[in-house]
Amino acid sequence: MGTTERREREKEQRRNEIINSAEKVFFMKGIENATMDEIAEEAELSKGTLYLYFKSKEELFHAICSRAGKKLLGMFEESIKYKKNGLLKVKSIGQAFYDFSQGYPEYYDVIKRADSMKICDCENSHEAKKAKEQGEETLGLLKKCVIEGINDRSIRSELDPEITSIMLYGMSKGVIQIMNEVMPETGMPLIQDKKLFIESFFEFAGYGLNNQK
Amino acid sequence: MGTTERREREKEQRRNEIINSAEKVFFMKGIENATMDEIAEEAELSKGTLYLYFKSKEELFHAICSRAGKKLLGMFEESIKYKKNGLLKVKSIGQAFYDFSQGYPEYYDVIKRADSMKICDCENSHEAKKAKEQGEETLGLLKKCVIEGINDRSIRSELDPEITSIMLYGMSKGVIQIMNEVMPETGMPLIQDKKLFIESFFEFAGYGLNNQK
DNA sequence: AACATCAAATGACTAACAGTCAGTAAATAA
DNA sequence: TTATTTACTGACTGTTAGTCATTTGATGTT
Repeated sequence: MGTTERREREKEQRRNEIINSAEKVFFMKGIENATMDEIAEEAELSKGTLYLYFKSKEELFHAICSRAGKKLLGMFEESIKYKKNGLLKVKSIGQAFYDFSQGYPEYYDVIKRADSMKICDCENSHEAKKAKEQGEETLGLLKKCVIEGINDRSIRSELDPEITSIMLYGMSKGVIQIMNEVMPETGMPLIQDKKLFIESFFEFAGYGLNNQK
Repeated sequence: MGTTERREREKEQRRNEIINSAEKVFFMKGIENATMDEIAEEAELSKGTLYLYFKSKEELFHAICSRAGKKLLGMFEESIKYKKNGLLKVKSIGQAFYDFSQGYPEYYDVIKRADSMKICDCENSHEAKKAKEQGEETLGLLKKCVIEGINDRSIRSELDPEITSIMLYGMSKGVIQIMNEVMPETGMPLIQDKKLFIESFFEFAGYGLNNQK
């Protein structure tokens, strides 16, 4: 009798519906200003039910982070397909990160915020741990490409793949973040031509990575 | 009769004492968990008085950001003294940023968090605007050094100083941030040897900046 | 069909906290 | 001494995260 299995499926579905509603409210009102009551209303459930599926508002936030991270990882994986060598793969990951920040600004924002949070709510939050691990996996993909690049001689062999991949990831995050900042008073973006800016960054990073000359 | 002037001075001092107390509580309990009641108690004032000096908890936070930014700018300015050319100055700013993150981790944390906040609470918060403007000034100093480096031929002349300085600042922030992250589960830092890591970064960035060879 | 069992959902309730404001105290001026 | 201005107070309000005793409804049993 597949009752239990069906129950399990339905539960998973409810969970996802709740995350959907949370996304709507979080992105509409901003993370701070969103309330659990609103999310409950959006999900057409009582607040109590929300807490049957998620331990806290923060856990719900981390579930969204996890989705965002999954999307990002997927875009990275997609981007490196059919690329001829490690260096090109590394560059295409950078490009994918930029595309992610522009194509899914809310998801990008969620990841940015999670990154700046104090170290490890992982203790008590299953979702936070999941999101962190996703970050590790993403970093692992980048590292794999750096290693590939060293092996196929497109990337300088003196570089340590571990250090280099973490450095590249950090640099990309920082560059994309500052690119999206706006100036006080005017509210104008710090960078007008984002494409030029990100290309300049790729070129700059190329000097550090590239093997030829 | 200098009563008004003295009053002004005393007011400024109270303000600073409140920020001192807020720092203590914020850093002790974490920014989210700190309460205005605790800060009031620490400052030996009533909560109502706090609100005579600061419009909100957030404004108090931004006042701390402003202090942190001031400290950072000071360290940047100090670090470039007696450096022989633009490239060395740029590098020493990077080093100062690293030193700041290690020497004043709470201030570093405050800046990191402020950076990840949604664009512009500047509208209504005087302190937020002040902190943002400080960021601009800091970036301006870096730009000045890049220009100096281009003029004294220590930095490649093809680089655009505006783009390059923003890029360097973003890269540094990102690299220092990821350097301080910890892994899920174990809680181990992602980077064991921070000095090696930051040196690798300087070397890497050097390839993009350096004029010779 | 009637009843028993169990999981899922509810919403009124509590606690905690940001922010307010009518009232008090203290300093200065008259 | 009295009047006026300024600084401060703390009880109060409104909001929101999180809880839990109770209800609803589905599934299985006789």
